[in-house]
Amino acid sequence: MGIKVYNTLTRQKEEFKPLRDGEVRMYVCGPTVYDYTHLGHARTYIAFDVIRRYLEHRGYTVLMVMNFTDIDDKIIRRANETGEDPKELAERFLRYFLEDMAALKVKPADVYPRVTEHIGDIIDFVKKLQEKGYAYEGSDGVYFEVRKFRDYGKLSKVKLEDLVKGARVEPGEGKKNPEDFALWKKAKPGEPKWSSPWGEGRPGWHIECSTMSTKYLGESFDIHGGGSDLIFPHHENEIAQSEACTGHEWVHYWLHTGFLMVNGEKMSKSLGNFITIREMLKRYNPEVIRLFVLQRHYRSPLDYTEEGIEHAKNNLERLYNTLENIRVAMEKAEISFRWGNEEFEAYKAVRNAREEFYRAMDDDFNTAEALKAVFEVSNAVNRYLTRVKAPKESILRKAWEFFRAVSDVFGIFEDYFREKKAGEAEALIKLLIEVRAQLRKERNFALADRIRAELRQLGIQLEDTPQGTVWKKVKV
RNA sequence: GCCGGGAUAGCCUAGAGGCGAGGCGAGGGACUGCAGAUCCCUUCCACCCGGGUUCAAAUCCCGGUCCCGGCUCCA
Repeated sequence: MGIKVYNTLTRQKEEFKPLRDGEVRMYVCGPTVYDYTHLGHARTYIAFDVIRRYLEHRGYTVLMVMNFTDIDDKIIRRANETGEDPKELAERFLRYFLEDMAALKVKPADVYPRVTEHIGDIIDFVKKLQEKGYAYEGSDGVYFEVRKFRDYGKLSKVKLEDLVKGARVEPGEGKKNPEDFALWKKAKPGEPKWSSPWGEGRPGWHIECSTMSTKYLGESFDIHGGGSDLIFPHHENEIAQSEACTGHEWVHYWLHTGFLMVNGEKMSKSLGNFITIREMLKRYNPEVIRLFVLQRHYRSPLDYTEEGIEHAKNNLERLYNTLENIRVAMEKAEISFRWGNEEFEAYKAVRNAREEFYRAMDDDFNTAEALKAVFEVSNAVNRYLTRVKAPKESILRKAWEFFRAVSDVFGIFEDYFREKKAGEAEALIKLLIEVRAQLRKERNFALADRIRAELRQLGIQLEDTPQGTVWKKVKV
């Protein structure tokens, strides 16, 4: 059984088969860099990060491209408001975006093409469309003639007639038909501009993605993703441009993420109800945010609530506790010479849950379902540890390796697995634990508690167990 | 109007014809000098309503109700 993905184009789950064996080429629409990145962006980019990580985990080489729209009406407008140069403004927010993504442990794309560095490629693309008769020059720009592209509407299922009737499309001065969209906008006074066969101007919004994805991924590739709000018109227009240009299928699988909602409304810049990633990161560990996102399937809308975040935080804490329990137990675990019932039971539980995890992820990246399996392993191993005086190394290792896989795919616990226990500090902590043990024996609890409290301040938590005192780093 | 997604125990989320779903929260217990962690038990076996199909429906079909999103810049 392979991976199945839900394809917006066909509105069903399909067997995932990349065009080239072993390689997945994917493109995810990046942001227009004119403001801070908010939680809605985080939702989408974390979702695609996990999809990408999972494909890599399953052995595919993934080539991932994400664009930056760094010139656009909104950037210009914003720059006029702040008095900043549009280029500098875009530059600034682009950098913030990269910082935010890094903080959220989203793996960087392989290429981040920017519009302003691909103007020549875009012009060539528009020229080609013009030569093929799909584009025409109007008074204020070059337009794509939508009704010439027969498959228009195949992704979003909008019909041309409805579009025109609904009058949702603006009839521009230079347009032949109201549904046509701009490929190239001729410059108005004071706007940033580049020279072209149609005079000075700048690219329209949709053309950049067609141009840059094709440049880096080829005329056909596997996955194109983005938020659901991009399905129409952005992605529909991209298809029109790209397929009109090449005459064959462009993208095989279209993946779209559900919105982040806040009080029943979409979180967006235009509604002004957004929470920036920076604000969130001041209050929560990035892994809490990741887990919050992963608790829900990527296609479903996700409600932002304080309780939801707290929930994620508790869950994450629990998983870290389990990891610590395993790690501590492994230090004195025994090699197995024989298994008892407890071992068979624990082994089976871990094995089943592991299967469950992969089954869930194979099924259109169902992270919410996969998370159940993670808790099942957590429960199984904790139960095993309480039932057995001398845990077997082989059992603990199975659980440990499972959590490493989870870490790899979900992008959590990564630092935990990377960090060695604190070197020379470890010896000092052990010394303090011994001193405290002596104090406790003498029933000097005041001083014993003070040692515990002070270590806690330093991020070291002591826990007294029947097997003695153990220490862990405070994680969440 | 057109397209799409929903309604699952106190809460959050999966599932998709038949095995008491996972987590959170709450209460109780074990272990503890206390704290923490963990385990065990309980939270009266949950699926919007009305029909139908079926030996069997939360799941399929028909008809409702309510909620939400897109159709305009948006991740």
